[in-house]
Amino acid sequence: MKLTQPAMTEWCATADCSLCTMRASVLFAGIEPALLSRIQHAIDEQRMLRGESLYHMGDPGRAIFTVREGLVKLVQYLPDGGERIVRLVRSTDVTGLEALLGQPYQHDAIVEQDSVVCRIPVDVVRRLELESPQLYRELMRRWQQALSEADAWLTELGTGSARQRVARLLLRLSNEAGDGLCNLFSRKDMGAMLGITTESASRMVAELKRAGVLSEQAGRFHCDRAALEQIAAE
Amino acid sequence: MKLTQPAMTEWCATADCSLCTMRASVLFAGIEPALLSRIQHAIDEQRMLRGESLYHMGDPGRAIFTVREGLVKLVQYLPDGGERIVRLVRSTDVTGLEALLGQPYQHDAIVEQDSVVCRIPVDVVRRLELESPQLYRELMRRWQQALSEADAWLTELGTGSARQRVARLLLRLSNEAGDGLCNLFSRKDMGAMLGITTESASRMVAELKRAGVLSEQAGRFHCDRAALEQIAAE
DNA sequence: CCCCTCGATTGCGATCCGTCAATGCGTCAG
DNA sequence: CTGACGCATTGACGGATCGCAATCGAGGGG
Repeated sequence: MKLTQPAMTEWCATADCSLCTMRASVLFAGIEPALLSRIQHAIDEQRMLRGESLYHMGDPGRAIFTVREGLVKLVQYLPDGGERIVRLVRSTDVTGLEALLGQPYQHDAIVEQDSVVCRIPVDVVRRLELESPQLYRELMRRWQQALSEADAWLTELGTGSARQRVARLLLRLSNEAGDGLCNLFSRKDMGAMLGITTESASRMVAELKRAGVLSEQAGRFHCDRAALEQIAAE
Repeated sequence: MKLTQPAMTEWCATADCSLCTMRASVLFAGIEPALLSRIQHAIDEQRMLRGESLYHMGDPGRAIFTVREGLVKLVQYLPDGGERIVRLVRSTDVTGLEALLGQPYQHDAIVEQDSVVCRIPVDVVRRLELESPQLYRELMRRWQQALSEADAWLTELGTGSARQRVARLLLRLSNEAGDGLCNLFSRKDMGAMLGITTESASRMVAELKRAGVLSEQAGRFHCDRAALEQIAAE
């Protein structure tokens, strides 16, 4: 029997944030190591597999999450059951910030590629806030980053033909690595990100492959970014 | 000759925030009146007319803005010249928050309905921050509200048929007033909000009018919200 | 008072996209 | 090994949307 709902993740306290290898780029950047070591046992680090979820829409928000490795998708649902991926959360990103305002989570946060995630209880953030105004700045930065991303999705991925949208998505996904490589996504997820059907996403990807703009290598896409930009700009 | 670019607004310092009639619901809610009166001359209140802009995309961010009355649209542009409205800013909302992080503005902020707007220089916010952590909370709340709005636009207004999108937009716009009234929007703006063409927006609106679901009264839309919800849910 | 411009509306044809369905492939459990 | 299942791909078809153009009406300027 296969689990349709992956097993509940057990969070175990093992993280020492003052030793975190990502401290420079992470939420707690700029915070005194002395402060951090005081809360080390409250923060859990967890390896999570594709399909598991960090939290569910509507759940009371008791923690925020930092992604150390991997990729997490934020999903919202339409009344008719359709789903829409509204954002991707990747290394050094934070999600679930609404918990800090006492609000329930606004999305399902589902692991898209196997990940390592830190879970930071809301009260820990509150305690740190009191002693470190620097943390406010970091939080605001994360919020703004998420907002900027959301706006870009609206303009870039929510406008134009299906072919343009797929091209723009691939450009975004292959952006970080300069070599035009990006991890694989299912056609269903691509459709949910772009507001088109799975079939349309499949057709466009297959078409780009036939045109030589896109290829699959060792479980990754390889993109001809110049050609994609041509298509994206119409 | 008609001005295509509305005249530059002159900001003049006239606001006394400690006497502000909206203090309870505004960014400075919860801040000591004594603190507020110290910065009253740094904050300007300005009446602005449709078509004027608060700021432009790419400009260095030196102030944030609170809308007291009216409505402002945030616009982003595609490489091909197309434009997309990514958010609406209305009474008690704040926009231009990216300025607090030293970033340039990410949108054109254009007055959609005649407005009264307060301009708050970034350094004023910085000074207040130091003495009032309560302000951080308010700022985070605004950021989260913008983010939540952006996500809702992605899922509700970026998915489904043109008819569904128009119905959902009208439901959102007529939401605040329980009487189903909402201010008019041009078809061009509706299209830019929904990611459809002006003509499609026009066709859907005209169609809804003919169906008796929508009517224009004294420069406003009157919506049959029940019927719209029926259409929105498919 | 007339002309001009802008926005809304509508028609029409071409194209795109969604829907339904069939097929093939790979994985996993038994 | 075999069957079940999920996912990608492809085809066919019809309806939806786009792009272009023409018309109409309101409002401002000359």
